[in-house]
Amino acid sequence: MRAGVGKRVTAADVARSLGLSRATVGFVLNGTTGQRISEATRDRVLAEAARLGYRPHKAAQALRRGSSRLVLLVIPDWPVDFSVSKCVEEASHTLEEAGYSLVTQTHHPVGTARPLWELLDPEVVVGFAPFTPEEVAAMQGCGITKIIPGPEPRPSPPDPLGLDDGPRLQVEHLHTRGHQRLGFAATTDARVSGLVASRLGAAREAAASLGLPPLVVRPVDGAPDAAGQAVQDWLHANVTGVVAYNDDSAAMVIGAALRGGLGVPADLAVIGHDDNPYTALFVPSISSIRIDYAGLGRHLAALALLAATGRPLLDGGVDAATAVVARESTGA
Amino acid sequence: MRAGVGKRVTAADVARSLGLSRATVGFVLNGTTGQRISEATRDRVLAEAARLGYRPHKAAQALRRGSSRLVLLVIPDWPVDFSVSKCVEEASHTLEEAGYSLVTQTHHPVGTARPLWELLDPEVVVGFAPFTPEEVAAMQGCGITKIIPGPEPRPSPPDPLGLDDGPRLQVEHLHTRGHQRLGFAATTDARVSGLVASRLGAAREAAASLGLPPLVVRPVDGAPDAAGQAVQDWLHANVTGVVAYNDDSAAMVIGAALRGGLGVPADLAVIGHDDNPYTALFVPSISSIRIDYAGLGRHLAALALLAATGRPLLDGGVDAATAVVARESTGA
DNA sequence: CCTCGCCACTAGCACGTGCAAGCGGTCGTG
DNA sequence: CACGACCGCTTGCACGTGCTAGTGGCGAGG
Repeated sequence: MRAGVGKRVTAADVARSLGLSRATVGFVLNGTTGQRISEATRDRVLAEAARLGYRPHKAAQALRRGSSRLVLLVIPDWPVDFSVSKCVEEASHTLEEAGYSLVTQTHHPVGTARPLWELLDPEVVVGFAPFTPEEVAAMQGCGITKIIPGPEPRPSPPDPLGLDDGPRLQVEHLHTRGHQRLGFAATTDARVSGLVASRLGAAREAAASLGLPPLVVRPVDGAPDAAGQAVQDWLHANVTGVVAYNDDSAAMVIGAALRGGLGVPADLAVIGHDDNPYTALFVPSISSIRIDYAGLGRHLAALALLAATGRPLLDGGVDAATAVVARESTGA
Repeated sequence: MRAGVGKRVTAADVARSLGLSRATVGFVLNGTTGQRISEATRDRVLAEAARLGYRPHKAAQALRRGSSRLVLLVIPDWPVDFSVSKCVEEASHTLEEAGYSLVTQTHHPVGTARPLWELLDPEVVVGFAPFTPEEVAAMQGCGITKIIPGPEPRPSPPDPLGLDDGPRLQVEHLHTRGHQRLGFAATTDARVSGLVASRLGAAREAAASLGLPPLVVRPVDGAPDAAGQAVQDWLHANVTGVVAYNDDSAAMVIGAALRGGLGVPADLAVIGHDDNPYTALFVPSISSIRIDYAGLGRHLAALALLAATGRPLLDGGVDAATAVVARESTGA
């Protein structure tokens, strides 16, 4: 027996329907500690609330308690949403268990739309990539103090998201397949320059620790036939295996190699990163790095909750399931 | 001179600081009609509000006026976010000019996270794809009545988003290139079955109106080597051109053809849909359909505003810029 | 001089919720 | 039987805003 359409069921409705006070209903529904409510009353309240289809009015809750219990996740304008969505789903679920909710916003640096943090006033803003000083200032101007990653140049725990494992696995995979001289296919896309640098750094470290010669780094986009030039350079440097920044870069390398009459992986082995779904569709299919996005989501949620409540949450960690997906482009 | 961090500046603060009543401040800041406020007072209020850094408390506004001025855009779990983001940006901008804000949610049918419409109570929920009856019921249970597309089987204006143009252009493109017997590459993904049916229907209409024989429809995923089988079937049916549901389907067809020793486009021409960025990376590169996502965004925003306010908004339309992007897979 | 209307503004309610404080009844204890 | 402890519940305030009804002052008209 739901109330008429358009009329919201309030806690007062539940109370009135039971002949109780609104406070009692509130105590039951919030499980307020320090209040004594008999089991019988509790059950009656819960049953009646369910029967009437009561839903707390979030705006009123936010107003009263002064906090929206909202976490805003700002996703950069990367073309990797296929994986991010899994991450978001998991983070959302984790936050929900703690009474928080996740709202995502894909952020356009050039965008004109007003950022969501101005109107949702979330308790925490989490970004996949660090925010610019201007953005941080804008958030602080809205009263938002909990920002992840923090404004410091380098996050306190280096690589808190455990994303440095991928490049290491790329290098080790090619090394295991017998490749000694490796190239790195970079993108010139300014939006992800930080991420490129991070992955390149990790790849360099991995190569060094395996005793391999320095990586031959080449951009594969930006200029016309940049990928073709990169492939030429790698051939001259006797490079036989290429670590690509991501799957798009890998695809560009493979495309240039094929168009140049080379065999992949026979003449040049290539491994991408992110395990974008289309990697399996290519000819040859593209080896890549699968990331534990679910774990990453849980990790982000834990970070956000820590910031919001001050209480740490047990966090399963993220980097356990980062793994190589071997396909044809490296000889699978 | 901003108030101390953590303390919100309210309209009452502005009023107190000027020795005015809170109502006066409210009238000025809302531009309430039917109230007489002297120019001098108005200026003083605006200046003081700016000086103190006043930001209206959205939760309080939503509580008081009973409407969140929020539009929730539910994006299905499609891997097309590259284009959706442009659409969202544009819709967001259009809505903003009308005082509304856009929040997006990528929706997972199997997801366990509670949908955002339960906690943001948006005025309008807009979906790229029609909602299931269960979803519609869930929304109505939360008091949300304005849902786009509506629950009726077929939206009142057929194809309100103007998305039927793409398949027509695909068919016409192949026809122009001399192909008579066409195939249609479908996906078995249940999440997009409605969209597949819609695109297939449009393609069939286009083929019929050109006097072409019926489309040979085959799924290209779901079963192992479904794409390979589809290619075989098309060959036997003398099909030389394939209209793919989207770029992924196109890639699967091309992959299967290449692995079967066929030439693309020499033996089989293929055109995708959505102009996914990776279509340019394939070998051969994949012809596709570019959609005017910016226009689509404006159109969606206009629909949402119409539902929210009842007043129609002038709408530039969407289908003008849907266009073929000719690449190698159809002989460019 | 009184009244009426207008101007510019104020008092105050309502939205739905969370929670501190209080209050009547019952039970155990001296 | 008196008294305090405690249980179970209610009264009532506060959050910040939008807006209706009203209010005092003042000039104009009769």
